[in-house]
Amino acid sequence: MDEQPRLMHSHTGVGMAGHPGLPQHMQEGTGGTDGDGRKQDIGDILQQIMTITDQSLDEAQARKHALNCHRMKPALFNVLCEIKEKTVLSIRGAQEEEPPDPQLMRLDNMLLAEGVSGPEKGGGSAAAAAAAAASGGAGADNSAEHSDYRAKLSQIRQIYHTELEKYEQACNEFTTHVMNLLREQSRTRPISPKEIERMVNIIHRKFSSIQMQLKQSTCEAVMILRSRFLDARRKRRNFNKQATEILNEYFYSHLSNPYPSEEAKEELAKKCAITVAQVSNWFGNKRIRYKKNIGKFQEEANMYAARTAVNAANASSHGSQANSPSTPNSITYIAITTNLPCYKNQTVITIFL
DNA sequence: CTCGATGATTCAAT
DNA sequence: ATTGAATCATCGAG
Repeated sequence: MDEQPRLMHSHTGVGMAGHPGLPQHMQEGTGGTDGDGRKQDIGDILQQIMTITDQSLDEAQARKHALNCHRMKPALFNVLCEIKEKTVLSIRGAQEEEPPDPQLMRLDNMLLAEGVSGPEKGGGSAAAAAAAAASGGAGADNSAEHSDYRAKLSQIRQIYHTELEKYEQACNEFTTHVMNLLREQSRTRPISPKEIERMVNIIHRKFSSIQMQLKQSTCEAVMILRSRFLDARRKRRNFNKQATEILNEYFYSHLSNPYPSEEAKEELAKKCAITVAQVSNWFGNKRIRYKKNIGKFQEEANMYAARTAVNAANASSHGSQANSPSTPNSITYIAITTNLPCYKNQTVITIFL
């Protein structure tokens, strides 16, 4: 029963002579000086409000207008607002101030890290391509790939931003629309500023959940783009014929121990214009595939064995006879194959002999 | 489009 | 760290 000053929003017309607009039960103690006439007024107004629905439309409209213009109207309206605010406030309250969504934070961080949501750097793909071109030279292929990646990324970025802007705009439009509507309605029903604020919050929350979806799908797109460009399997290129021949030559001439040393790998890498890692891959693949199906590689083995034999023969007796590499004589075969302890399986040797 | 060849990756064993 | 084995993803011929 503690009676605080009730009408915080001290609208004009209410401040005079206590609170003449208040209903009786809220009025006690505040001095009833010349209150009887006012009470009569209030009673009349309330009566009119209660009966307004019984009247015809035109009559009600006219009465409504009259009530709207009544000098007591602002005061009554404020009281209603206050009551409503109090009751509404007690209903909700706990649901405010949700913590920042960790999922949303993750998405934001990733978009920032990928350069999708952050400040545009270097003017996008054009600059990237220019930089790549400028660096030029040896890494031309690599930088071409890179600029392609950058171009696609900036495409995603652009879509993301336009969509985001669209949502933002739609959100603002909708918010102002609703606020106008509420302001309009506030002339005929009590709507507190807090209520408007709450409504705006609801709208923003809805729109931010849409934005979250946008962020999610943008992240997915970036992930796909990344995996496409980072997974080297996707940009596999066969080695050129010469490189393959060099590698095969080494492999078949070291068939007893086809494990090139680090130095040998470097040498081969240099000759083939590939990396040492690629040489290692190649030998790894070759060993396992050869072992798996020696029969299949027999022809190849013969060819390279013959070739190295011919080369060796040529080296020893410098071209005294014009021997064709494609048809070496059988003596050379035997010489080579007996030099090859080979793998576990000795099929190659038996065939040759 | 199919299918074998091939370079790269992954993972367990050493 | 290196290797073997399985697997993936693409190439390229038919």
